[in-house]
Amino acid sequence: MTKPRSKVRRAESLREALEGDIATGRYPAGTRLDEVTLANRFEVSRTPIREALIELSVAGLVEIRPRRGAFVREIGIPRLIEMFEVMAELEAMCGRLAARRIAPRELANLQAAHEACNLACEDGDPDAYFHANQTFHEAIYRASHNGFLADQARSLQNQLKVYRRLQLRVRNRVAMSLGEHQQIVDAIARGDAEAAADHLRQHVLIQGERFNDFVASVASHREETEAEQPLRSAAG
Amino acid sequence: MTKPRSKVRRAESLREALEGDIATGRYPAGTRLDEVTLANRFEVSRTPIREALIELSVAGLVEIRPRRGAFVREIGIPRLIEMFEVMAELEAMCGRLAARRIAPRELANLQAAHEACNLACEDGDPDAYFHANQTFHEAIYRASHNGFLADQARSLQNQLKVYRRLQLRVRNRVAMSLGEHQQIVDAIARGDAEAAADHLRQHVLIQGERFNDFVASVASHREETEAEQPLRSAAG
DNA sequence: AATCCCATTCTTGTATACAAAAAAGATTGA
DNA sequence: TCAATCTTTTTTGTATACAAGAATGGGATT
Repeated sequence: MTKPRSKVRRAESLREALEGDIATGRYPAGTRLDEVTLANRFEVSRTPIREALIELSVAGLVEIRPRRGAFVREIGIPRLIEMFEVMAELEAMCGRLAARRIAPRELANLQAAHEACNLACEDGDPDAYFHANQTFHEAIYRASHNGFLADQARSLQNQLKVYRRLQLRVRNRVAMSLGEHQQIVDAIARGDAEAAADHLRQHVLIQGERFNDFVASVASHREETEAEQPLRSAAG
Repeated sequence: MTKPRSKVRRAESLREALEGDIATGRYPAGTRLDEVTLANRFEVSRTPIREALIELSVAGLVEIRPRRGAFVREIGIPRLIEMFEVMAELEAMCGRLAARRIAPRELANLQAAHEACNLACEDGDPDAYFHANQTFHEAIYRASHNGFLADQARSLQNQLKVYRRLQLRVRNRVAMSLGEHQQIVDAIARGDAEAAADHLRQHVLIQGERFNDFVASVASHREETEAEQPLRSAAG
């Protein structure tokens, strides 16, 4: 058995597995998620698969078209920009609250996470940086001392994961990101709420813009061959 | 036939129905939502009921405890405060964007919605005001021209619906609310993004505080008889 | 009388069966 | 050869059946 750990609620682990498969690009945007195929793959019946797909659809990762099936959500560029806009504001809010409320131990965690980012950057490993970066932001979410806000931020970050990851491939982005992190840490450390909010907002908005550049370059290169299918090839 | 309209996807209409029942207090916080009971009530099998409950759990209205069942989420005061904190920021963001982006027709809609609130206030009908108020805020969501943000705001408003409604019972709250609306409309009309954001933020935060007052008075009155069960009696 | 343990019952979680809608394919006509 | 319609097949949505965990109640023991 591959997964003997989970006694109950198979749909939960299925959801996580599918979430991962979508994030890693195993199922690119637009892919049809066939219930029986998935059921065979995970060796369960259609029932828990359906439940997992429903969860993913409410979470926004999947779109269920009635009587048509479930598809990995194709997020068009306009909506993606909207999502980055919201993400920037949520992160800014986390930063503002964190600057006011962070505990010494949490600040130590944040600085440690920042250090980890530094190391990953020096190693030149974008994947390692991606994970360290997630930990860094998670530390800020926690330090906001607003559990609901943290949940919202995590959920949205999860939806944007694929695109944030792509964006790290952009030239010089990792080094830039690191510098922004430094400013964020400093602002939070000295309790400057508005500076923390501003730096975080910019940090995320820049990601959105850089991503936009990236997509634009891919799109213009692609226009010669394909019709305009938002992001299909970008995510694959 | 009670509901012949919906051809497909019974789970969707079930979710909406349950959402309504939770919002109106038919199922107060903490209530156990028994699958077979619901199945009998809606004259369907357990399958679509389960799917609806799963949707509600992801949306945050219901908590599913594995092998124990689904319960109407008991939102404790601390989390409720957190939620109002986030709601305030989302609405502020809607206002900021709306002030920059609103179209003449949308502004007319907003002013019309404000007028409707005025009328409901003069009639002294809190329920009518509640609905007019929702339309007012919806107009701002739309005017933000950020569909994703609007979705998030609606979703959170839906979760807070019960408590916002309660809060309108507080003395003088409706008249106060109306005055705040006027300031919001003015700020948006003259394109003052920061003023719109600030007024909306305050508008929501005050709701949270007033609600807090309300709960506090109920709670202190209750402490004499019951143990501290967050909000059970407040929602019933 | 109170407590602990076992059996029964109830409820959830999963599998399977069935119905209806949509997609695919074939056949017929122009 | 192409198009349109009818038929077949596939796939979703729902109902039902079954298994296992949790709750409940009764009986035995102290």
